Amino acid sequence: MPELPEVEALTRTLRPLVAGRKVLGCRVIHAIAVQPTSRRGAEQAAAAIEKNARGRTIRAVARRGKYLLLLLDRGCLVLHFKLDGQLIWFPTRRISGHVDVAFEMRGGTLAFVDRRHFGRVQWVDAPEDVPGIRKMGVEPLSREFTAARLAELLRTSRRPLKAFLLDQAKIAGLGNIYSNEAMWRARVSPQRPAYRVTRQQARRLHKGIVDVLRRALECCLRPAPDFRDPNWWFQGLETILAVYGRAGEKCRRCGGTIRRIEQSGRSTFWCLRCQR
DNA sequence: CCTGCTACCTGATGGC
DNA sequence: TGCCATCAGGTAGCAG
Repeated sequence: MPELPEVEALTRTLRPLVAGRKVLGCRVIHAIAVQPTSRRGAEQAAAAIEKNARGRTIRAVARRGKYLLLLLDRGCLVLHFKLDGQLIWFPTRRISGHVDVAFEMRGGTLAFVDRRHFGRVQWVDAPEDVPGIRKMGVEPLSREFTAARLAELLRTSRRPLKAFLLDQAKIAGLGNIYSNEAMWRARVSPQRPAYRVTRQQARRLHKGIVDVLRRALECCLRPAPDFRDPNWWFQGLETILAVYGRAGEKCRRCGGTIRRIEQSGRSTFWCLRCQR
């Protein structure tokens, strides 16, 4: 379940490993992992990825929301991990286990792996060609994301706050876990319509979002991702979570009971007593 | 434009 | 123990 902090940690860790390297070969092993996913479309897209990635040099490794971008000297590889996607680095061209897409380079092979086939790889001329990226909202760890900006965005939406926070076109990179945590930190109810979030709550929410993402990013970088270990995944993030997955437990702040409710088909965890 | 619903996948989990 | 049903999650695409 990589959200912004996890993808940012992957990006930073991958950068020194592949930036400046040439993609000697690209193999799409499971076409289901490429976008678009219709049967014919996927095969065409798979061929396009292989053709367009081969021989290109990786100029930069970047992140936009939950997307990881490999900016090539011509075009761009766009990776989305969805729930369980991961990256594995093999020190040779020999790969093993389940691999969906392999990028061969001097010194090793970068593999995109997702047994559940939710994650996607695609090649585009420019990142903005991906609709999800073109519509992407403000980056919450950037300077443009201020309390005033958040308040302004909140005013424009009548949806429940939870749905607002999950909307990537409003704020980039929040998922089910950190949106829950941000609302708990801000003491705001997930059911409150976005436009009814008060000025003061918006200030607290802004701080809650920034703080929880920064804290999670610290955790994600220590220890840093290990692409060489196929079983590696982020550890210890549960310890920074106050509400997510804690239904029935006591609220750390007020002692109330954490509840799990369903909002637009997703789990929301919150404390009815102190989140208003 | 805005909003909400569902399909997409398959490993993990829970019930009997 | 084994089997089956259900769940989890982010996004695209579609309907209203």
